[in-house]
Amino acid sequence: MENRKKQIIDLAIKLVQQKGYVGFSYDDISKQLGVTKASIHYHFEKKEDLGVAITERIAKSFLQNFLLIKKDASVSVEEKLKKFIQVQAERFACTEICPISSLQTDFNSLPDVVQKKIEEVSRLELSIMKDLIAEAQTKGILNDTDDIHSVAVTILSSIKGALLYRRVLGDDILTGVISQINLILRKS
Amino acid sequence: MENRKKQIIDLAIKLVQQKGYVGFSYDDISKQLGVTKASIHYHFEKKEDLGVAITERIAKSFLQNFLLIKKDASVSVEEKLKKFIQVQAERFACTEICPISSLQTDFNSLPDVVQKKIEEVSRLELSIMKDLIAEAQTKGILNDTDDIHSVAVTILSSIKGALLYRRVLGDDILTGVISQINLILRKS
DNA sequence: GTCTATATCAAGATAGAC
DNA sequence: GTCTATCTTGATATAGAC
Repeated sequence: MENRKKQIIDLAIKLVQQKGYVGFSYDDISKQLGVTKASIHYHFEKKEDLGVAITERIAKSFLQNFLLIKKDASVSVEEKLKKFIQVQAERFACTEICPISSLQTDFNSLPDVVQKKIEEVSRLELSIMKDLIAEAQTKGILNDTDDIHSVAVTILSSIKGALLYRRVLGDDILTGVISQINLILRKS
Repeated sequence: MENRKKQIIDLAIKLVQQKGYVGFSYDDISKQLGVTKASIHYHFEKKEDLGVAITERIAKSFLQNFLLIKKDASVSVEEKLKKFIQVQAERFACTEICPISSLQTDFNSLPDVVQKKIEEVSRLELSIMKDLIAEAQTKGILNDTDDIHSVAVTILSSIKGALLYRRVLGDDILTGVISQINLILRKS
């Protein structure tokens, strides 16, 4: 069944967030799903294939998330931006980091195809953040001195970095970053 | 010779930056140093021991770096802060990330002793950043609405996150973050 | 589609010679 | 302090039965 395939991918993403691409194994997956390693290999012959599936799912759910917020006409553009940032920051459990960050860290150990996928997803993430900021920018939410690229990369980078620190030092880090981001967006 | 020991630690840190703690092996080290694996095991019986040595060296060089800047009476506190941030961001090659970030990502796979060390180093890093900002704060470099903790964690997180993106997308990311940090610090 | 069994390989680690 | 040799374990991967 194709449901098992989905189940494997979902679990694999969790494992990437917890242990990294290099750190997780087919054994981890098979044990948690109560099947054998060979069974996982049936669905994804090589780890590389699973790696590609992982990145594709990440991109897909990221994009869905964005479109959902983007199309919602009931909230202002400022609210959309803040909501998107909130969701990005809070969709993970306290000891989980962003799967994209995890794969960026393991970048040099990834198979070529997965490297290319990660590059794509990273670009996608950045362009989506820029799109939201550009829309809010027309409403004068930013300083004239701020430029869209700098603000976008800083918001993304600081959230991702904060998730790394949070894993080790606890929740204070992320809340500090969120409140600072809100300051950046508030003054105009 | 104790020089070999130092050589191993230095190389191990580079490898952590490039491939992560889980991803690098005694084989990598031995090959690059032109000795056997057994020889590396003589200096660091277990990988765990090397892990501890790595984190201790990271903390030491970080602290030295800080004290060097801190004690320098020839520059203003604002300049000290900016210089420290600059150094943090630019001490690595373009495809290398911060070794602390790398170890934070692999946190769940680290031996207990190394986990504790990483926690220490992370705290140290944060407290040093706060110290510098607090000193600059007295000079009115920050808004009243900014608080030291938020600014400190945002600066650190955004630099670390930017290094992850830079590895994949190139230098634009880091320069964008640096210029945005300077904006945060400039308005008062 | 899932299983058992097994091949292959790399990694961490140890024993003992030089 | 470095070597050769070897052990153990865990991981990716494949073959073939059910």
